[in-house]
Amino acid sequence: MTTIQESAGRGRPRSERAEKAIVDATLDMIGEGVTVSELSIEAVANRAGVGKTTIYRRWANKEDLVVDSLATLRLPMPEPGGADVRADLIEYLKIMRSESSELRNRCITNIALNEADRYPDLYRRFRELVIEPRREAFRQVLRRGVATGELRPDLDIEVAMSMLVGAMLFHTKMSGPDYPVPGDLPERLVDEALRGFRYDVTRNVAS
Amino acid sequence: MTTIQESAGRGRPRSERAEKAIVDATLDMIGEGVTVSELSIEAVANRAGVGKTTIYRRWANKEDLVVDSLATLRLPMPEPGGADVRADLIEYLKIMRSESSELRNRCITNIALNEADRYPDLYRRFRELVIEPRREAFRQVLRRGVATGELRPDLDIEVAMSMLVGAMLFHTKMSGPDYPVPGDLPERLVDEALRGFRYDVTRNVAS
DNA sequence: ACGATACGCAACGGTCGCGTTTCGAAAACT
DNA sequence: AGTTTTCGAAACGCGACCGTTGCGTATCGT
Repeated sequence: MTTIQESAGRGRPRSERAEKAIVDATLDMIGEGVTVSELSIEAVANRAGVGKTTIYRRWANKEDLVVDSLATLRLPMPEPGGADVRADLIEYLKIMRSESSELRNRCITNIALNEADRYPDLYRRFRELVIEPRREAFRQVLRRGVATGELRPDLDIEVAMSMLVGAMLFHTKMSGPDYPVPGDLPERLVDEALRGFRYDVTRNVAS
Repeated sequence: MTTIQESAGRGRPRSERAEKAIVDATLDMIGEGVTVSELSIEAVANRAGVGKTTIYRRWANKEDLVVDSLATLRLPMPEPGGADVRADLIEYLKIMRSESSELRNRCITNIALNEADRYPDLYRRFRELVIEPRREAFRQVLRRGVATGELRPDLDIEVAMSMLVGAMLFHTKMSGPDYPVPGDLPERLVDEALRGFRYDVTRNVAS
């Protein structure tokens, strides 16, 4: 937490309503695609219906405000259902897809993809707080698949993860009216990945 | 070409040196991660060692300048070597990787990933001019593989492409001092994709 | 030579956001 | 009641960039 400490419990307490409004406004704007460098305290204050003073009293600078706001996004990845690897992978990819459509969760990809170069500190904190736990959850699904014998024992976990996650991000980022994301993309991705591209007459047709 | 027409060949001709310097400065800044909305004509002029007038004389607005500058990036994808599908795919992925490291070619991914929401017109023109030809070249490699029998006849071309391209973009975007891109990533990606994740005792070990 | 156009440069008035300060009112404490 | 702190609002001086204009110079065609 990078919030500036309040001095004591003496006077009027800080408004939680105002604080929430500020964080909400920040996240909304980031979700809409506003860059961190473009994000102005003035705009956040207006959108939150709050005086600039109220923001500067709590956060020393814009970066701290953004970090604290993003930290509220740390929703845990749900434990996968566990029927089989295929179902687990599809479940996670579907979560990713839903996140790309919900304004609030677009923040994650917007920050992760756009701000790495310009705000390395912010990016590092964000990565450890939000990105890495998700990657780890995804890795765990794949490792479990190897353990159960569903996946090849020599499977390259990192490469496999980047293929599925990367493809999903690729589609959601490139999507638009001309190129919508197919509804069954998670299933198709997982099936193609599990099966492999190569034509191999010795292999049975996938069920 | 959205450049403003020069009136006639009467007076002093426009300096090609200045024009090149302007475009170069624009592309350099975009490659360095400057957003289109952040890109200021003033900064471009300073960097190019040129008066603002010289820019405004040629382009009506920032967006036109950016479009024309990006249009100079339309380097053709080389014809793939053609030894086999694996070699062709690896070749294209290596091109993508090299583009992520060369400043000038970072423009492509920076624009493609960051500006879609805010500059739909620019994005559409850029996509048709630069992105789509590359996607099509990639698709062709996969289609050829299906035709030669190397790839499954029912392979989902779009999904397959997004897996390879998406994974490559994912790695290059996420890369940094902490998470470098493995040198043999193209090979590993292609091999995992061709082979499939699933453990299948009836299949021979991949060569 | 002469007119026309482009050059780099500097300055214009205007807008926006910065971070700070001041203000009167509101809401907690002793 | 009196003190302390926060509240939203408004204004401050500052700097960046906007798009335009005028300046003296340079470089072309006629």
